[in-house]
Formats: sequence, structure tokens, C-alpha cells
Amino acid sequence: MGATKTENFTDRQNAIATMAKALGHPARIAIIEYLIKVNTCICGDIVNELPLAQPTVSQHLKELKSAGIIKGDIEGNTICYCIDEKALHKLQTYFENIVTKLEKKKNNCC
Amino acid sequence: MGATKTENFTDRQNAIATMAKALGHPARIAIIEYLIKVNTCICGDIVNELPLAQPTVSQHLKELKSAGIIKGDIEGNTICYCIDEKALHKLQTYFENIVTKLEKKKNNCC
DNA sequence: AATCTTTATCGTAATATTGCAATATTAAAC
DNA sequence: GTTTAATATTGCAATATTACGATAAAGATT
Repeated sequence: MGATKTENFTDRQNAIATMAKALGHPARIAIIEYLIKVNTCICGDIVNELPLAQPTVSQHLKELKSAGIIKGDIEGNTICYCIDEKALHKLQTYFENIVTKLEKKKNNCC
Repeated sequence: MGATKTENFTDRQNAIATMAKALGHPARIAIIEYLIKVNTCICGDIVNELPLAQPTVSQHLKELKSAGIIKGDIEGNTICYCIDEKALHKLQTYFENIVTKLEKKKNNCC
């Protein structure tokens, strides 16, 4: 085996897992933090910001994009990447919901 | 290669990535959702709840535990697993912070 | 003590991820 | 049109993940 059995889980569970997985690498965390920091999304210098080779960065960007975390549009010979707020909002809501439930239930063991 | 270059990123970036990675699998999302649902954390029937073999579930639990997402204590011949609220709180805060920043900056392209 | 029940670990196969050098692509600059 | 600059793709090696059968461990039950 080695392949995740996505078909056995709900779409929602798979969707959250996909987004979480995309953020499950420090380079990709660094990328989104940089995108947030620079405010604007014209960010041709992302490679210089990261301690990784250009193809590696490109690959991480591709993964973030395919998970819907970032959006990218071609803009001349540079790519304009920026955060997809919808995805991060979903994650935020998801975790907020969990935290709220945990607080409400006050799970009283362990 | 194939190994993540964790040494090139900050501890904070690695910490978030580790937690996100642990949640980057639908089975592990299903596990924490189940733990939340049952309220109590004495949960010997987690295997029956998931469409995976027992060793696989055990492995997923181990990963969640080593990432600090869940806590587990031995309790007779069963294990008492429950959510570690601290970890989820960190994630919630992290994403809330991002969303807040994004709203404030109103990133005006793409 | 033998058995049952539950969870962990080992071993292993299939697959995925990470990282980079080399190369391709594509548009701007000259 | 040639060079430059920026990003993408390809190919590949190293490593990690996913999944499960077999087996081990350890307390509970009889």
C-alpha cells in the first residue's frame, strides 16, 4: 500500500486533511507567512527568501496552489502568488469550532 | 534527498508544520472528530469507528500523539486517548491571526 | 494458569514526498 | 532576434508515509 484511502472518509474530512497537509511542511508555512508579510502578492523574490533551491520552492508553491491555499496568476515573466483567503478562513472556522466544542464540553479526564 | 530540511526554518514554523502535518490525513481528522464527539476520552472503540485495520489506526494515533494533538494514558488494558486542547488552541490562534491580518491588509490583487 | 480482549510493535510492500541539477518555457529588455 | 530573468517541468535519488498481516505485550476474565 502507501496510498491514503480517501474514499473511506467524508469529503469534508478529506478537504480539511488536504489543506492541513499542504501546510504540513515548514517551507510552506514560511511561504504563506512571507505572503502575508509582504502584503502585496507580487512576489517574485520568494525564492530568495527561502533556504531552498528554486525548483523545490516552485514545487512547494504548486502544492499550496493545488490545495487551494494560494492563488497564482501569470503576470509577465513573473507569477503573482497570493493567499487564498477562503481556504484559510475555512481552517480558522474549523479550529475555532473545535476549540469552542472542547471548552463547552470540558472533557474531564486525562 | 527526501528529508525535510527542518534546520533551516524557525522553531515556530516547524511546530506549526508538525501539527498541521499530523492533521494532514483524513483518518486522523476522523479520529479527532470522533474524540470530540464522544466527549469522554475513554475510547476503546476507535478502531471500529474507522475503516482501517487496527495496526493502521494504532499508527495514526501514535502520530497524533507524537505531534501533541492527543494525549494518551494507559488505563488497564485499554488506552485512554483524548484531545490535547493546548495544541488545538495553538492552531486556532495561529489561523485566527492570519485571517485577521488578511482582513486588515485587504490584499488588493489577484 | 489458560484464555480473551485490547493495543502496540515488527516487518514489509506500495506509494508519496522532498530536494535538487539539468533543462524547458516564456516574456521582457536590449 | 538574442540575451536576460523568472518560473516551471523533468528526472532521479533519498527518505517518509500508508497500510496491513503477523505477532507481541499486558491486564482482565474465567
